[in-house]
Amino acid sequence: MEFFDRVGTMAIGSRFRRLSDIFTDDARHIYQLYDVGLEPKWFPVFYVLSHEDGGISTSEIARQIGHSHASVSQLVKGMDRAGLVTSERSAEDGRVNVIVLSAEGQALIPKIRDQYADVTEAVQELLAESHSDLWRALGDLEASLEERDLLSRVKQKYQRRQQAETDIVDYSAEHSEAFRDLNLEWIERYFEVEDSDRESLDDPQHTILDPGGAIVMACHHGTVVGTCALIKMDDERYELAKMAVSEAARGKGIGWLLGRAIIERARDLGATTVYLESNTMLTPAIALYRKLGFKRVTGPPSPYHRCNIQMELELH
Amino acid sequence: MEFFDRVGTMAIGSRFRRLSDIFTDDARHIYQLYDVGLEPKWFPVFYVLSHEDGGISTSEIARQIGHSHASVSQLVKGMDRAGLVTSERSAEDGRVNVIVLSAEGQALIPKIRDQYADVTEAVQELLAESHSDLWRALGDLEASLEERDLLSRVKQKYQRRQQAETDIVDYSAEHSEAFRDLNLEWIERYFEVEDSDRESLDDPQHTILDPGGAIVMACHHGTVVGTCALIKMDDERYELAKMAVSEAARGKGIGWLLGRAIIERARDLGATTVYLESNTMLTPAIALYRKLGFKRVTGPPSPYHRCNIQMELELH
DNA sequence: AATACTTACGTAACTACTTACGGTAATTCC
DNA sequence: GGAATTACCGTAAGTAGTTACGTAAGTATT
Repeated sequence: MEFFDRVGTMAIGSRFRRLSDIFTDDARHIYQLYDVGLEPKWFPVFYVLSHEDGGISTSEIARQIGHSHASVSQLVKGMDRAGLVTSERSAEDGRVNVIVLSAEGQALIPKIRDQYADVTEAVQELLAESHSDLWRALGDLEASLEERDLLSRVKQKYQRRQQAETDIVDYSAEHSEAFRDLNLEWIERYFEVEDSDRESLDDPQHTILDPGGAIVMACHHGTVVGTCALIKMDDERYELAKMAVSEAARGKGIGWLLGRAIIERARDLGATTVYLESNTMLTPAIALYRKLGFKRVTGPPSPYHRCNIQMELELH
Repeated sequence: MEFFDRVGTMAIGSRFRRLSDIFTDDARHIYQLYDVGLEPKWFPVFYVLSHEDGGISTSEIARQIGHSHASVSQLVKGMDRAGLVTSERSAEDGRVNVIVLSAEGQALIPKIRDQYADVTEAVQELLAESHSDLWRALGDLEASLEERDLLSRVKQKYQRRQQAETDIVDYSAEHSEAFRDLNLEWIERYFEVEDSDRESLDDPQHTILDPGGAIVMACHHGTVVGTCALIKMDDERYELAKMAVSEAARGKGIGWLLGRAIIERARDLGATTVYLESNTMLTPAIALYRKLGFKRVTGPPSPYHRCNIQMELELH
């Protein structure tokens, strides 16, 4: 199919599907040729059973052949109806269904052997016609996917793209509303707004900037989607606070950009330590802080009720 | 999945299926991430349409993306409902349905572009982690399959195996019944038994062997499954005749074994030419004769009504 | 012009899996 | 020792394709 070369690797799923269909279709005819009473779809289950003398559970078969347990359950039902297997509840554990090849199923093993040998040989030849080692490449692909699936790989590209389209700018008067609303949004969602919140959110100029802090805003395609503040504690210690990203802009890696920017500001201001307080309930936030380099510490209790975790980042 | 290394290449179809499922599943999430109103399964159709300005027919899309026309028909229906395409009967040919991207569909193209770029990049990276070139290997595999599909490759192994289990023996008195029945079986199926048939089938000793001919029988697992005779025409010319293989033993390449054996006999007898008469209706037989090296000739008319083709093989 | 064949298409039913869900048995946690 | 959680399994419904089949339109043949 030249289509796949034209579309490129995006259609890799379709390509596998198509190949699978081709092979499945041929398999049906091959099973017919050898006239063994085994449906092609039963083969993986049959194979596993033929190597397990004492019987084996549904989910263990599923695990071995990489299907869902539901699939195995259905396959076994079919094989049972065909008289190839017997299944009964385990004596030790009443949940498990122990499946064994019946005498009839056992009798199939030598008959399958010829077919197995011939098909294997034919496929080997097919694969040998290629200059690349497909079998190995498939193994490598599966290993790579196991290590990190495609979704998370694409997510990374996505975030990078979104981040490139996001500008981090310094706070100015026109951001005051956005700054307040972004923060109220998440506080109200998870907690109750406290008095100390209102104070700093309503007038960040006096409560944060004037005492020597900083505020940055994230703008995506012209609209403000996130913010983060740095509050001066003393000459060497600053607190990261008021980190907020709008609902719609989550998952774009904007928190990461804000964090990076605010740490940069802290460095510029001569900080040696950035401190923060949060709540373990906010799992994604904690994960972000950890990724930014923050480590958990225990310090004096926070004035905010909602905080149950404190973290710090040492700057050098 | 170590299962596939354990089972070997026989499970290649399952392996493709599994990979396809993995990618399809990830694709669903990726499409969600980019929030384009396009279902993953629509992508191939969408892709083709985005490259065809003037509209394109259902079956042409199917041909390009390698689906069945029915599949495309269903996909287009879905896309139509989603407002992405419009379709109408062609003015020139009332059978064809011309499909074009709607304005809404066109608007999707730039939105898809980012996703396309990111996914392609991610998959490329995934593939690059392997030491073997999977993409190329898949192309090679498809090309090999196009040239000769798996079924016919396996069939070859199957025939070789069956042939190895088949013995070719010389005719002796105890084969007389089998010789007659095997031949009557196919003559009655396709034609009417003629007087000259009965003569030679009832007493092959006098009509074939005594005048200097030969008969061989094919035995598979102890039972006679085929026969072939050589009739002396003169010192240099022999006729291959009475080739018959039992219904149940067809497709095992037994005709080939019989033909080879009888040609060997002809050579031993000092023949320079083997001649035969047949009917073009019997396509598999003609194909076999051709494979054995026979070429079509025109000679004097045959005494058998059913014969409409004559062939010859020169021996050196 | 009537007839037979071919082509394009859509619908229905099937395939080989999946996820979702619910029931039951075993295990863990106070 | 009871409650909550976890594990195992089967059934039902969904998915992305397929084949089978019927219909309508076009083409070739007599």
